This record gives sequence, C-alpha cells and structure tokens, in this order.
Amino acid sequence: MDEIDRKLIGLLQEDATRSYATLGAEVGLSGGAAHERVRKLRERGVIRRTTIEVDQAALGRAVTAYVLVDGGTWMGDSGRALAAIPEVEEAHVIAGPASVLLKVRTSGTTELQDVLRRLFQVDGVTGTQTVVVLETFFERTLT
Amino acid sequence: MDEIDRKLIGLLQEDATRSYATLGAEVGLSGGAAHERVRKLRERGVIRRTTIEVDQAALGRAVTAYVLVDGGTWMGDSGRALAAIPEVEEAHVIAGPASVLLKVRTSGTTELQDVLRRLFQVDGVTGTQTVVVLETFFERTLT
DNA sequence: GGTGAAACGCCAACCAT
DNA sequence: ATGGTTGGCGTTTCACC
Repeated sequence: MDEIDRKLIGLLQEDATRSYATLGAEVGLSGGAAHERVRKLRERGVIRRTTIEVDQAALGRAVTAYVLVDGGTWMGDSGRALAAIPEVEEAHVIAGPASVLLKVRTSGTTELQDVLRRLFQVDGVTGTQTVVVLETFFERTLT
Repeated sequence: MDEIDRKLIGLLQEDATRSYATLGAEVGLSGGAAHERVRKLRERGVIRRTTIEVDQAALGRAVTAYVLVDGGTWMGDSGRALAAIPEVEEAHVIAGPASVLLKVRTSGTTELQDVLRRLFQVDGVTGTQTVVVLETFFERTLT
C-alpha cells in the first residue's frame, strides 16, 4: 500500500473504464504491473467493486433526508430491519442525540412520510427527527 | 426510461465489469442493444460515471462523523470553501437545526478536530455540532 | 429501436530477463 | 517489475430488419 497504489485508486475512482495500459502509463508502470497491483487491491478488499454513479434525481429520487432514530434494540443483526427498507441508503449507529442516523431518498414528501411510518414498526423505535436536504453542494468519493 | 433501463442500471451498480453481451442476456436484449441503451443513459447523465467502491477504513479513514454547521453565508458558489477541505465527503444545505450538514471522514479524532478548526475559518461559521459514527450498518447505492 | 456478424482492440496469462 | 507474445474475449460498428 504505497503511493502508487493510492494513485491507482484515485484514477480508478475518477474513471474505472480506463485500460490497464493507460493506467500504468499514468503512474509510470507497465500495463501488466498496474494490472497486478489492482488485482491485489481487489483481492485484499481495498477495492470493493466497480460500479456506476447514478443521478438519483433522474431516477425520480428527488427528496433526500437524514433521519435520527430514537429507541430501537440495535443488537446482533438488527441492521436488517433497516436494510429491508429500500429507501434507506445509509444506516449508522451514532454517539450523540439519537441511537441511529439514516440517509433516506424518496421521490417525494409523501413517500418520505411512508418511510417514517415503516420505521416506527421496527423493533423498539420510539421516535424520529427528520432533517430534509434543500440543496446538495456535493457528494463525492474521497481519494 | 423504461423498466429495462432500470434493470440495466441495477445490474451495472452491482458490477460494472459485466460485458454488454451478458448484460443484454440478463434483460432479454442483444449485446448491441444493451450497449446502445447504456450509451444513451451515460449521454443523458443518468449514469454519471463508472467508478470503484473503496474500503475507506483500509485507506486509513477510520473515523466517520456528521457535522452540523451553524452560521455561514451560503450564497453563490460558497460550497467551494467546503469542497476545499478534502476530508468533507458530502455537504448539504438543510432545513432544520442548522444550515449545513457535512459528512466527514478522517483517520482519527485528532484529524477530526483539525477539520473542525478549518471549518471555523470558513465565511461566517459560528458553531458546529459533531455526531460521531460508532458503527455503520450499511452504505449502499439505491437501485 | 433491435438483431446478428465481422473487424478491431484490449485483456489476461505466460515467460525470460 | 519489465517487455514480448499469444489466445481469447469484448467492444464497436455496420447492414439489415
């Protein structure tokens, strides 16, 4: 995990369709060597997968909100109940004003309300606080 | 933008290294047709780019935190000042308890403190509230 | 807008250096 | 880690439907 590995990761984050020949040239390596390094990064799980970045708004997900959840018995595989709600993009256990923080995307406020309703049916959830996003400056992947 | 397009997007989110031939077979189209549809989805900006998903912890980003920022004059291109802080992964203007919500990743709490210090040097920022993530159930891309 | 095939280029796997 | 080589596959384009 040296400087070259970090460069390779950065380049692939920008555009994962690069050929290994190009990739190698950009870090001062041969295509084969670049390929081998990337293969190992995948093998070690540093690179989880190659995927596409989608414009959520274009798919009809116009509303983004963060939901603080109070209560709930978050033991064992209790993240499952949250993963079962398809509109929940992220779920974190937090230290602070609530037990869990969710990032939620829906097509509208009506659907957001519906997600909240489903949240109250989870485990011992006693309350929620919702923060609606008005504008997103950026959502990026760190290098 | 029909059902097939949505399926293609879902499949590519799972694994963007799929061949167009495979992709086509999975949605009941020829490779060429699948290729054409994906090309148009890219052209229209629905698919922003193809990238890799990286294990942030493996890169030394062990701490994730959400920071609520009070104050600040968020007009025009004021997101710039936030984008200039490399540890800030997301920045949203919100309706609620603060003006801006940030997602921040650092290698440790010392570095987190340093990010907060830099935040106070931005525009008219008057205060911050930090929520530290203890455990992440999941961070996924919606289909 | 989709099909099928042909031409091209790249990837992946080798090996000697 | 390089550079050369080779086989095989995927991409890309095209005429046709």
